[in-house]
Amino acid sequence: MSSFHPISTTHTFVNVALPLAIPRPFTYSVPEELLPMLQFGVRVEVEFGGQKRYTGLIVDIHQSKPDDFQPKPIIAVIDEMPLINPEQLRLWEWIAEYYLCTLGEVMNAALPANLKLASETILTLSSVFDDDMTGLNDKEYLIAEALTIQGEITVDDVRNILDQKSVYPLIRSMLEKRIIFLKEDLKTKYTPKKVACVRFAEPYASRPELLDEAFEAVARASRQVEALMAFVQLAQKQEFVRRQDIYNRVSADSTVLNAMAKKGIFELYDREVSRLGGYEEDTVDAGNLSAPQEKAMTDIRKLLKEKQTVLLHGVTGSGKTRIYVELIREALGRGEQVLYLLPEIALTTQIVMRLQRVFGNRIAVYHSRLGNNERVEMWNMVLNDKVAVLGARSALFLPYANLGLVIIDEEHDPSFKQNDPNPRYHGRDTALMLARIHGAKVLMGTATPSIETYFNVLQKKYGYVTLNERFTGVQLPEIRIVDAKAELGKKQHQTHFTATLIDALKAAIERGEQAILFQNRRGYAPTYRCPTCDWHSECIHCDVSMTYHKFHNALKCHYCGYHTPLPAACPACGNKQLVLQGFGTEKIEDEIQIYLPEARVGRMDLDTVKAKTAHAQLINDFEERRLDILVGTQMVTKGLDFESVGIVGVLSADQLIQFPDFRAAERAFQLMIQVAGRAGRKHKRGEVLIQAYNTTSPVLLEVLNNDYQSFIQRELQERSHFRFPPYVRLIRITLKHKKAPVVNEAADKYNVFLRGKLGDRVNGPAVPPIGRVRGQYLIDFLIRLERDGSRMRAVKDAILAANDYLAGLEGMSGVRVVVDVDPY
DNA sequence: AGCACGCCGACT
DNA sequence: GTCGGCGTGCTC
Repeated sequence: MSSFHPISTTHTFVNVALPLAIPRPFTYSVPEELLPMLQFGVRVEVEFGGQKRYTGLIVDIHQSKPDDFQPKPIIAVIDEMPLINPEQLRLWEWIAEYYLCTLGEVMNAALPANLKLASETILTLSSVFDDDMTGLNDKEYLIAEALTIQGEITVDDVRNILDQKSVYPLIRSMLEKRIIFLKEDLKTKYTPKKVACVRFAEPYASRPELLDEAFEAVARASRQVEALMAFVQLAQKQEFVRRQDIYNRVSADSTVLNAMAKKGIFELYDREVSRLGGYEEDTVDAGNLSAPQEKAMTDIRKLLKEKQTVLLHGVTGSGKTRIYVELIREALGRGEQVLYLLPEIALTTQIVMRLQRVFGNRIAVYHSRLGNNERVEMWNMVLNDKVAVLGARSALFLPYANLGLVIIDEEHDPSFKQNDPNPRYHGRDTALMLARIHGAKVLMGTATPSIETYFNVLQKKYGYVTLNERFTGVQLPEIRIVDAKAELGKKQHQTHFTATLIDALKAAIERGEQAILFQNRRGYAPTYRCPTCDWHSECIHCDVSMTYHKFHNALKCHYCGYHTPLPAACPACGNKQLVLQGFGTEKIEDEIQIYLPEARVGRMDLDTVKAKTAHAQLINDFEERRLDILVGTQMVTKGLDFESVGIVGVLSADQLIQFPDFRAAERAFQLMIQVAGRAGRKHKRGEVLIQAYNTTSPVLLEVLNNDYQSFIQRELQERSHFRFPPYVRLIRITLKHKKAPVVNEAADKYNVFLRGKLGDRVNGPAVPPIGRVRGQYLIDFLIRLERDGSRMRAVKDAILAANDYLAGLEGMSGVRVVVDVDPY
């Protein structure tokens, strides 16, 4: 008796892409009964490596039987319709090739979790189906029943319960019917948006005839009378009254309403509203284009006829969004799909609502907070419909059928680059390739174009359109450089605020304006050191000093998350007088309270927005004026439109400019211009104060004059001189190992091999500024190559060969090699 | 990426 | 004597 049942495989084979870091698709054979269901782009269930099962995608169907191995049969075909189209596969392949990673890694990033089930995926029951099991078929019932008893089961459990080999098609259908969920879905939470509102307190609320009494009660306070009148008027035409509405109408502020609340007339409360507009704001979008916008539109239309890509260089507040709206409208009118790409963090803000108010359900938002089912819903929507998608990087992977326009907003933003897991792709550059594949047009927008993009403008590769005026006609903010050395010089340890900044903040708050303070470092103080022996607290896993976090009263490593309590005395010499050095957002938040004890201060950095929805909450609080001052890291520079920010303070420009990286000046310029753009948007010219010790840095001067041209010319010269992008392309290769001697030896061998192939294109080996992270010792190489890409293939092949060579050396296979193309 | 196989140290 | 560390190689 044979140990296996015969399987009736055909002469047809399929290449299946699996979401794993294997170099290429694997070939499977096709059983007779599955033959009719085969087509490009559908998912199949396959066995991989003995016990594991994965869903893979059919990327090729052919008749050539492999001769060096026996293909396994595919177990099931999951989809009736293709999940991806050939354009997507082309994009994936381009990413894998350009960024030197595997197709599986791209696929892994590209497919929503619900579309790549694996054996160990955990399923849970939807609460809706807790008790009502009618309407389920036999198999669904069995699974639902098991889930009621056990709470959660894996895909493998399902296989056992049903005692059948193939379960993915069934699971897919149950996910679609929302009978079950993947476990991760439950993590997604949602906090509703809150609006600060006011209503009548009892008895006035239920007895309108007492209104006269209310007026009498406030008769001697004219502001209160005005506020009451405004309230009555507003209450007639809208369901609820925002405090801000009253502040806007009459010269009342929170003190007035608070006083009235104390008198028992009003009650202050926070109302939850839908994020998709529960109330109508001024419909700015509906208005006509301003003359400069009209001109820009004409230019853009004309240039897009000649070129694939146009850069819209517009100062903050010039109404770039208004132009995007117009272009999206036109594209949708032509029946084309639109992708509007934004950095992730900017997506949680006003822009989403603004576009949704214009386009309703014709625009869909795709971002990291979406639940798994919502992702699949969007996937299908894009697959079948003509919609505009507003999304972050990952929205590049949706199955566009008919993409006509790609908008890349905040084009310069470094967070478009994915740095850690493969694929290490750049969202902007990948978007350009996506557009090219689809023959779509691209509009990039920013107030501070990246050097690369502007260089392409100079090379006439991109069209170029500018918008130099603010839409509202309000002037750009007045920028002042504050000499911190002159003001703080000696007393550095007491404060990080110059008197100039404090005075300006005080004045602004007295005028009823808000303020933003920018300090690009989180935590309380970045170093904790002993003044006697110079010991300072270092992370045990990384070569960095640990940052003091007052909130947790602990020292934390920002690279690996390791934390320890604060030592009471110096571990080296016993000194008990340890000092904190430097300052982060936490300290600024603390210190500002000393100068402005009345001010309501909020802080926005990685520590305060970790709780997923906290970011939106903070923005909301600031918007609704429950906060006077917002202290934050670069998060506060991204895509926020606040109406009454009178002043923006940059606490330490030096830190930005002196960063050890060839892009430091570019980053510093962008950050300062961006944060300055938050000041004074609606009615009044804002003010920006930049504190710096070194006030003579050319970048500061260029920021002061908002002089992009000088900045770019000077920067291009430097880049050209030192052979940095945009004049060359860079590939960074990092070797990692937890033993320093091993990585040293590996680097030595790698260096010899690579130089043998590439000669002086190779820079390094060099220990990076932070030589050890998460217990891994690091060594960097930097490869320079021609911008035109002519040598790209040869260089990449050499790198791949070097990786293989290293992996083959005895004792070196444990050395990880990370290749980052266009590292940012 | 996982995972099994295999060869070396520290323990019931 | 075994348990388990991780270095090595393979998965259609």
